[in-house]
Amino acid sequence: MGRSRLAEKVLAAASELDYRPNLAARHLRVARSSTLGVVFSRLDGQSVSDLLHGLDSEARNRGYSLILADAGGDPARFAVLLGQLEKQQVDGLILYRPPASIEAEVNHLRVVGIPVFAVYQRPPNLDIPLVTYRPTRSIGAAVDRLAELGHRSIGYLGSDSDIGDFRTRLLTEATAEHGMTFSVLRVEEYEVGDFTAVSTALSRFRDETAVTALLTQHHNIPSVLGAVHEVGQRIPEDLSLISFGDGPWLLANRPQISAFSSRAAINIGLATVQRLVEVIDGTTPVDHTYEATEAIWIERDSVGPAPARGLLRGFGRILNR
Amino acid sequence: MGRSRLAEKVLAAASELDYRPNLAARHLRVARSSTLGVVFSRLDGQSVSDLLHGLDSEARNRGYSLILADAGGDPARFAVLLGQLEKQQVDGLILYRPPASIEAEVNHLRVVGIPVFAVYQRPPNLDIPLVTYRPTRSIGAAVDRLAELGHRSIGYLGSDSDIGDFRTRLLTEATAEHGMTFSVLRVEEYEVGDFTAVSTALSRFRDETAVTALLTQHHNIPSVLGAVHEVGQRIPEDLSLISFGDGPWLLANRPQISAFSSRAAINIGLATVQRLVEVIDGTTPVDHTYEATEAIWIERDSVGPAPARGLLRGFGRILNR
DNA sequence: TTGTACGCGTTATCAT
DNA sequence: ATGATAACGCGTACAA
Repeated sequence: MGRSRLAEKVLAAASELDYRPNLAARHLRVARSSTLGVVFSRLDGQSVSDLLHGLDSEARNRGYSLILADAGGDPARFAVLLGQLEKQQVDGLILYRPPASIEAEVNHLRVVGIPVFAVYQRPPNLDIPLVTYRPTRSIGAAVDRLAELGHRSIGYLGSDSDIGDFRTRLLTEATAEHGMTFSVLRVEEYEVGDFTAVSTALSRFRDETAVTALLTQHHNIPSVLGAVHEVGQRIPEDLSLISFGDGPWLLANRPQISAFSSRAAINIGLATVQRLVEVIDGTTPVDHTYEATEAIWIERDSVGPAPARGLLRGFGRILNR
Repeated sequence: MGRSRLAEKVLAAASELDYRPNLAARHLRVARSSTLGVVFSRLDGQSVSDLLHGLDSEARNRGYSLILADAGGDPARFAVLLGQLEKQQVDGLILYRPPASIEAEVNHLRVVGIPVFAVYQRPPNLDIPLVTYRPTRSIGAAVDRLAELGHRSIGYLGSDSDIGDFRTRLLTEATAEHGMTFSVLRVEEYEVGDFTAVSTALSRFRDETAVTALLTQHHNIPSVLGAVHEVGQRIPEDLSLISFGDGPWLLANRPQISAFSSRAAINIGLATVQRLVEVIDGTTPVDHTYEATEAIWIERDSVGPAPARGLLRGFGRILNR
């Protein structure tokens, strides 16, 4: 890239006077803020770190920066934050686990012309593009393996925003192929570190069907472990456990916890910013769903042969105290 | 706050035309961006989530928003990010675990007049305000307890940025009172999930002094657990373990891991933004260190009686492979 | 009290 | 190719 003679002089003068372009003036002139808002329903540990890493690095590469907003688990606040970010004239929005209740705000954003993307999950009522990974094969592999180990009934534990997404759909299909029972267990949003909500939820399995293998999001794993320990059961002898999303804690635990790798998280961050920026620049039409990457199924010690009886002993105690 | 008759009409008209103030124009005019940059040396799990939550909520309360930047573990990139954020005209900067190598950039920022705060830790060569918690009493309590349990030699495991801060100082003082040996063990920055760096570091204890209790930052805990498991040792029988910073994973682990509570993290986020904004507004002179809150020492099962011999068996094996 | 005009720093356009 | 000028929308200062 040969610089012209003139350009040389300009650059020299610029560094001489240490000229710094004024971003605010530029933004005013071009009517774009080069800023992406990213809104979290809750900042929860590992998955968030990985995702943010991917988002941030790709955004900076493309000359955008990230404005963070955290609803702290409160759906109402999520809506408020969307309003604030609109005022801040972000060029685009990325929503992490958005609650279904923000439909009105999302529609408003569509009217104003601010592109909105969801990552990982999208409530059924929100008609916005979603970037996520494609765990078809890995979920297939995991279910195959569970079948091979004699599991006949598996469960998925999740809160509102988790349920009804592709995971449950894929699990439904995969288990059907093996003639297995698949149950979805809804757990209320709970305070991080509070095991009782999850204990309560798990106890319900007793009334429904004797689940011998449980899948859940990474951030729920500590609570599940706590709940299982609390009633003196063991993994994988009493229950096989699999995490959506990987992280160092899964390896540190004994037994090590099986996972669908969330190295995906970084790629999802990357892909999200990439798509979003393309939409902002108007170079690409909007798609409804983007699949960033295939997840990897990692078998570890938390998956073992199905126990004779399901997850039933003990949890009643918790409920009755 | 009674609104004047005129104000009423203005507001009515405003909402009628759905007038939206243009932030860029305002920023240009007032020469402030109402934006705080927060730079992470690495986004690592739980501690980051808690901190960001505190930072974000307080920043929004005060009309600021957070621009995120992540160095992903690369000190050189940290410096670059500081440059970028300066160009983005952030009104202030918050640095999480800043590397010592950014001294030049920090000095430059001082010249340009952008206030810079560190949270949690501050390398000795960086003369910037620090907001952190005050673990004096809790560290005292922990060391008292370890002494009571017969521990004579305790260690602190940390990477560059951790060492030389208040933790090591306080530990030095507290252990001295009991006539205990205190060793600081430096571990290179390592990839998350890679246990070998920590294994290697731990093995050095063998040549130095037989440590029976180990303290380290929360994000190092998985690696320590992995390393200890790898050589077939057990906690707390072979080694007592204490985490700086709490989180759900510590409770999920068996044995549960003792910690200095990082509910502090949220408060630290709060206090940081508070102080920083005061400095930006010029209402307060800058202090060198702010103590946001006292940490709480939580004893759990990972702390037990000192074993007869220290941490020596097994780690040699790791080194020689 | 109400109105008017200017300047913030940049980019885009128009005339040279 | 180069130089001059207008406009982005807001806050403020000064005039009426």
